[in-house]
Amino acid sequence: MDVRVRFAPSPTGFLHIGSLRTALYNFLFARHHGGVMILRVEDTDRTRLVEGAMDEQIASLAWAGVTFDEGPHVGGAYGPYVQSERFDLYREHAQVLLANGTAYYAFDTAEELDAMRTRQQAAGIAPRYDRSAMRNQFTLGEAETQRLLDDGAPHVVRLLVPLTREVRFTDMVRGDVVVAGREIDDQILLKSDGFPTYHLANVVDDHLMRISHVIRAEEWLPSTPKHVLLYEAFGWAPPIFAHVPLLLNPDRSKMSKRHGDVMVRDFRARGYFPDALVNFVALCGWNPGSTGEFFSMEELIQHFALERVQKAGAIFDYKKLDWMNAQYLTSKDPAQLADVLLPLLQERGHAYIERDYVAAAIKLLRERVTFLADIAEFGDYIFGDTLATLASDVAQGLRENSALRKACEHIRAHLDLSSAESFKTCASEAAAAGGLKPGQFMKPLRMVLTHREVGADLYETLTLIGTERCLARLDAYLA
RNA sequence: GCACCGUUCGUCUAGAGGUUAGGACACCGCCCUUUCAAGGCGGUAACACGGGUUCGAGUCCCGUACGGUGUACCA
Repeated sequence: MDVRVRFAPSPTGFLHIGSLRTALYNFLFARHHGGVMILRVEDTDRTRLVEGAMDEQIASLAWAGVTFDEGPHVGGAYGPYVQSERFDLYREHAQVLLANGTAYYAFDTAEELDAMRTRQQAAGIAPRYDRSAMRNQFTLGEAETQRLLDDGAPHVVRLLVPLTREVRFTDMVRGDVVVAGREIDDQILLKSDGFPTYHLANVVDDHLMRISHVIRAEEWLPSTPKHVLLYEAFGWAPPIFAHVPLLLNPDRSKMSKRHGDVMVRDFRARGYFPDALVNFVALCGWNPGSTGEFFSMEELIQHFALERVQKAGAIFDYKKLDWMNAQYLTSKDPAQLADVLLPLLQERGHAYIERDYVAAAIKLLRERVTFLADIAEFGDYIFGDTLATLASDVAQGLRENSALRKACEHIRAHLDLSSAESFKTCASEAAAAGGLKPGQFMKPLRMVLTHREVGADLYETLTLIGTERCLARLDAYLA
């Protein structure tokens, strides 16, 4: 079978991290099987459109490495790939169902439907369209229906759900699913504005675009029986379904803001590497069956299988994501990281930002931070000579520490960075000159030279900064 | 309420009838060490519950509980 999958977002906002994962699974599945990845824009709700949303989503996807073979931005043989441009198609297909008796006209107003639902809830029954009591083709009769249609009365087209049978389908993640027909609502297919609902457009397009596998989030599972019915009504073979589990908040509800960032652009802005994010998110709900934790996109493609997708939702663990990002940070090429960090250092007005120098600094500091950009702040004493401002009591303590001053005077005169050994020796001698043990001297010395309590190995740090700048800082302290 | 789906350490998960229930994050301890990390080593910690089936059940079946999703002229 030719594998053709699609990611079908609505352009109503930024790309959600959960959507990224759904898109990613589609992408991995397509690539694994040498299939085709399609982007289809589901913009049938005219009231929720957001300007620029689709471009943002495509950009976020591209940033993460998820690309498409067909779509509005790349073309393809099954277009157009924007549903609002396929308007006539849905009308025609609705007509087919109307003609073969699997759909019908209904004329109820929003108020009437509200009243119906209120009544049903009061009576303790499930809110569903009451075909025999509302204003539709069946209750009104053929002549009246035709008259209303001719008059241009507002109407919708509904799916005629068979009440007495079961609808069943096999889901690649969940197995066999069976739902009784009487539990399924007579879904609106065509809205009164002439636009299709998701259900109609989705089924028509999936068929016309020859989609082989529908891989989407679990929230769609309850409406899948309607879709199966629709395929039957058209006389089409349904695609294979795979409903992937949701990404969850710590309280196990569907992942949302309130608990943290959820938009891909947020993660990007915070400094996560796209490959780290993809690696992490791929492993939220899927695993390759081995104990490895790190997978490049190529490796994910190689190992991905729907059969190994989890059934239960996964709580999004920001801490583990941070860990993963830090792991990627320590494994990437310092020179390339330098290219990324450089503009940031420039923005901060730093003076010592020669590429090799920055790369060396990254190598020195990256094991101590989560994000590349952290290094700009964490290592400011390397990139510039303006040291962080110390709290006044700390500064005073340093200044008035006579033992430290003596030790610093000594090391000012004898600083030797020619080797780790020589530095150790001169530091020990300096400590002794101030009446300090070496261990008591190193930390204050670091404070004097970097204005920070923590950092990389002091000898390596000072070597990078260079003797000259170190001496200048000692002078500044001693002045 | 009803329908559907789900339930292994706090979290992500391995496990396809016989395992000392494994790994990763987090947490704790030790080592390393001039700090903080990183790294190494070790530790705490789980099969929701109840019935079956079976010589044997985390694994199969049923029920219960709990949770999630859906229940729109939104997707």
